[in-house]
Amino acid sequence: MNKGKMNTRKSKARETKIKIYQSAKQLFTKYSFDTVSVDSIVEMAGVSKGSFYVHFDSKNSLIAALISDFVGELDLDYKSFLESLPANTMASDMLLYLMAKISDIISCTIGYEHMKFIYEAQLTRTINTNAVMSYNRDLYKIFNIIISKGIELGEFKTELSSDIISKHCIMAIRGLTYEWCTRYPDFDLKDEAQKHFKILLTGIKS
Amino acid sequence: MNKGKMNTRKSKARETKIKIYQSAKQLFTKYSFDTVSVDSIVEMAGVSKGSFYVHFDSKNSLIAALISDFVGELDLDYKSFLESLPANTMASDMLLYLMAKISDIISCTIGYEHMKFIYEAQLTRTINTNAVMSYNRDLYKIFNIIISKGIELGEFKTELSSDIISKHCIMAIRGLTYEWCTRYPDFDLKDEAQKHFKILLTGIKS
DNA sequence: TATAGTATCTGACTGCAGTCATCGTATATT
DNA sequence: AATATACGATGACTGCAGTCAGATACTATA
Repeated sequence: MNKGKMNTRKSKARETKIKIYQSAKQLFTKYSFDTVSVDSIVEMAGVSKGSFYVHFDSKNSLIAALISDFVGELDLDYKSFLESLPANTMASDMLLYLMAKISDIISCTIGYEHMKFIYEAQLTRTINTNAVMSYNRDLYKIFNIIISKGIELGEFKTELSSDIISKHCIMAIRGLTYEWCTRYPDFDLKDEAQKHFKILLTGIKS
Repeated sequence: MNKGKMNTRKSKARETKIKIYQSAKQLFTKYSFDTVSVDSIVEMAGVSKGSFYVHFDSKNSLIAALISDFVGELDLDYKSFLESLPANTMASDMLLYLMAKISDIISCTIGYEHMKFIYEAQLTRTINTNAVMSYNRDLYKIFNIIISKGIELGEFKTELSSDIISKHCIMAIRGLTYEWCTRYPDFDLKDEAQKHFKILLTGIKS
């Protein structure tokens, strides 16, 4: 039974994990993901390489944790963003404003290298990007709310459910973001996203 | 001046390159990209590891060459495909048929693993995917032709140029394909592509 | 308190991509 | 034909991610 305290041991383990995490954070702030080796991280943290793999599944897993926390630190209060808009704002305009905000966050706050890493990571599936995905799920919910309202008020057609439309919108964001990552810096995410969503929106308006 | 013949040497070098290429092709047919090592390729080819890097920039570069050739082998005669359609087919229907064909080629002929590799490769930029991109450029031209016709005949609105619309269509394909790669096998590319393009098309119809 | 159990830590080790100094020889130059 | 050049081949070597058998010491149980 391990319902006991395990205090000394657990807190030491926690310390070790934090030491690794913080060292990695410092190094990644200064150098790119590729140039920082696990060896350099554990050296800086003053622990063994084995310890690293006790606390993290892989180097990528640690990076994913860093990015997740970084994204989590952004207080993306979408609801308050939407509430800040006039109540009579049309749903299609709301989507365009939201898209503009998302574009800004992706290109300015999250940044090119992190975004590229997340997109790569999702293809290789070697790591768990759930936290970032739950961030996307929030986005998904927000889309759903706006689109539902748009359908209710007769602004959007009723053929497709708000669920399905949201899915298509998020898929479009992925296409835009992917394109941005591959064409960076010769691709204005915000501008292209606005253009693209205007076409999409025309497609779902009644 | 090296305008001379260089026969013996050049043909031997060519032979070496082909030996490496063919060995790799055989191994990749049987095993995944990750599990086949450069060492195993050169062992099978009966050459040294150094030779590998005389003829190919990297393992990924060789894979890219294989994929390019593979894609090139497909005689994607889009023009004949389009010509096989009744002359009075509407542009929007043409786009849907074309999209169906592209979906089939991606999911059946090219396949999940290759497609994922190409998408990854474009993000990491360590290799030259131009050949595959020129394949996309063909696609782009075809889209342009159909959309121009649609605009000319008054089926599509004239606000946006066929050029820009083509770009958005191809970006949508990227989003769909990316989604397919990350959700495989729980995502029906053909089906989702049809749905998505129906929305997009409504957005550009006059 | 003595003993068993186990969470954490360790670092030498493996496997793999990619490098480089060096070699041999076909080709170019004299 | 003699010499110089450079192309192509070589394999030991480097650097890095990830592994594993064994050591250490904290905690639970008798």
